[in-house]
Amino acid sequence: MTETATTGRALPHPEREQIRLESVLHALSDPMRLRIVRELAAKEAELSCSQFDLPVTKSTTTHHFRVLRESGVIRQVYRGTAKMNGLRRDDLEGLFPGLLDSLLAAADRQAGRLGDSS
Amino acid sequence: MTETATTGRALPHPEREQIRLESVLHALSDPMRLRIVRELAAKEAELSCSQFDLPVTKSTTTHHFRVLRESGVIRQVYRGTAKMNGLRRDDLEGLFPGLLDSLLAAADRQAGRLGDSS
DNA sequence: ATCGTAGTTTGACATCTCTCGTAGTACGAG
DNA sequence: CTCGTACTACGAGAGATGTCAAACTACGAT
Repeated sequence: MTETATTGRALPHPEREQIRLESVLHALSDPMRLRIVRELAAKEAELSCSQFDLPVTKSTTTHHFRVLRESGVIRQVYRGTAKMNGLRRDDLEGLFPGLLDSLLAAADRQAGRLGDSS
Repeated sequence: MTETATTGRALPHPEREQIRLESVLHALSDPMRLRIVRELAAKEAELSCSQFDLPVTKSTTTHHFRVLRESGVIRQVYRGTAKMNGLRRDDLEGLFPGLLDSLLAAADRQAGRLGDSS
């Protein structure tokens, strides 16, 4: 087939109402995860885990993506052998209007201030 | 005297430029600390540590206030035997415009949604 | 000088977190 | 069916975190 279908069993995600602010903040308080989220927001598209070039091993990468998923920040779905990741913009906006944008803006600002790469 | 002067040696605070978003988010990702910050924001004034009625011991309280101070979220100053705490609104606003308000609004919203006390 | 209040310090403990390496599973391509 | 790729699972280790209790310090009031 030319169309890549969604395969594999579904991954556990918290419902919108179950997302807790503390968990979201905790998820974003790790530099690696904040970086992932910023990249995801910048590309404005679903990305597979392997498209991120993180300075950690694959198992650590898996760990970080799971934390992001379980906290409700991203949604993950298998597509073939790849696992696609997307920001849960709508859910977060519904729960905490303006928060995600403020956070991303803050991260951008800090990256600029510190001459951070990306 | 009737005026209560600032006493004791100064406590170490990060400069505005040294405040890191990750540290702020980490500081706020703890329920007890988020609660402290919300109370501080609500009262819109400096409060002594003892005015908070937290369900933890005094040493734990000390610990949480220190995390908040060292991350740059609050400013602490001794006044007599009391230690006054104030949100670093200006510094945070200068670094990350709109972020603190978004966070506080998000916390309020969640508290309302969950029928949280306070 | 004494006392009480406010907060700190230290040490301990259970738990969590980030990281890794190795071995394993799931899927598409051939 | 076999192979390679993408990701997971399972330990394991070093370090951070939240919590407490007990002993301590600093200050104001009397």
